[in-house]
Amino acid sequence: MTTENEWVERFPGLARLEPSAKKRIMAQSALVEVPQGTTIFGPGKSPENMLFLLKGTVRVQQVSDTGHEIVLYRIHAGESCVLTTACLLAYEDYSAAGIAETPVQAAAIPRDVFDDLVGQSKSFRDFVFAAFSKRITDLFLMIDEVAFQKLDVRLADKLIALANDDNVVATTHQKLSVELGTAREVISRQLQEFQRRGWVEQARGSVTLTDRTQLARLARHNN
Amino acid sequence: MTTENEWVERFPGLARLEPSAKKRIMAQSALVEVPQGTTIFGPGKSPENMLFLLKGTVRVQQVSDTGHEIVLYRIHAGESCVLTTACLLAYEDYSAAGIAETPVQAAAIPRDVFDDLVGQSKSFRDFVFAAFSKRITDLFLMIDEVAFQKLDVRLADKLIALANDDNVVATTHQKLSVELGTAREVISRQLQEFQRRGWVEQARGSVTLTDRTQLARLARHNN
DNA sequence: CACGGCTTGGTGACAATGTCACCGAACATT
DNA sequence: AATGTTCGGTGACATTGTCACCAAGCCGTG
Repeated sequence: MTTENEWVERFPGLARLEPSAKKRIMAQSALVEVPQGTTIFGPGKSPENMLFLLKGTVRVQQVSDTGHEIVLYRIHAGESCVLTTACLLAYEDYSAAGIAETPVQAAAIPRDVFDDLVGQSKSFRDFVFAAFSKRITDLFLMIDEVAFQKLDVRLADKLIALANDDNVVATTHQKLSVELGTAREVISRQLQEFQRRGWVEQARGSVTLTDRTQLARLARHNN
Repeated sequence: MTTENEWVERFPGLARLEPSAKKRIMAQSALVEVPQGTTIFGPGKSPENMLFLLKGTVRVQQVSDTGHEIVLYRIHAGESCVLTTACLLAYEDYSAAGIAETPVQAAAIPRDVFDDLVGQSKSFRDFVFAAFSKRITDLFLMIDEVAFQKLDVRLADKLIALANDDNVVATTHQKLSVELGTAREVISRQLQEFQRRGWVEQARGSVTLTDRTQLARLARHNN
């Protein structure tokens, strides 16, 4: 049935692929559904297949040997786990893990098919290199933020990024602290300050942005 | 003259390349010498060629929009600038720069030759992906350190990494602070503490490690 | 050599963030 | 209702970052 296999057409980075490559991908990939919360890859769990996300998001985070955690990035629909997978295959002793943050629908292609495609299709190559490049520049940016950005700015930024359409962020202080790689107490204090300024309201397990404009202004660190 | 062109044979990641790919590389690459201090790539300076380092090191660092600087990594002989180059080509507005830290000797291959090689040679592909993977896992590690590691540990680590065979680190406090993405004053204080403990001695523009063992013990954060 | 400018490093006060120990309120389960 | 767990609050303190300033060494020039 073509309806199920046409995912390549709807995949932003791959729609422009050569017909032969498309045919190859569709023939050799399998659609998989992954329940929310599943660890897709991680220490001692290197997957055989490389995933192309059709729906949902995968959170990639890391546990330091000091016991601290930090969220590195997310993989969204239209992106692929390829690079992360490849990295963790190459350097086994790594403590980064990919977790399905929502129910995930993905196309899985085997490692050797992936390699063939890279060899045969210029478009596929471009897609893969673009993904690598984006990842690396994003990591540069993240290092910059972790090292130099004030916490209030980073928190404001993250709140805006995580808020849904109703301006609600449904998460705990603990989880926010992992997003930023800081301590729960620090988040609590900062949110209190935001609340004092009338920018947010708090409830157990959720933060409501009441003045998104001010938060955005801080996040852009104008002021 | 073969002597000049045989660099591929001595290049760790490429020595096992298919003969045809080797021939291609040698035919289409040019040896270049870059004087120390040259900015090889950076904001507003994307190079046409991709470099394979034969001698010397390239330091990749970043200037934050807050004016802070941090060293991201170094590219040593036997490695290639490919990925960094690729990244900065793709996302132009980036503030990372590659600087020849020593006089550098490198082989330059044009972008399209690089792309062809990736397509045609499995070995070359493996080399490129391995480089990407290493870089990304290293960046993960760096994020972890910047976010969670104490400064004394990081400084001890860096001192050991930068010391020459005579246990001398020829650099200023200012430069050390850029290595770690911190402030000069912080480095000064920490070095004073190391000196008080008898682990280092200081002179203007240089630090001598007098007890490498203790420094290493701290760096491995046993204690 | 004397002068002045630049680089390097030192210092103290203070702000921001991280760490630790502990507490109480809200929630879930039974 | 009793209990255990999760979530968030609090104060004391340690570490790191920021700022303003100073002093000593270095390097040119006249």
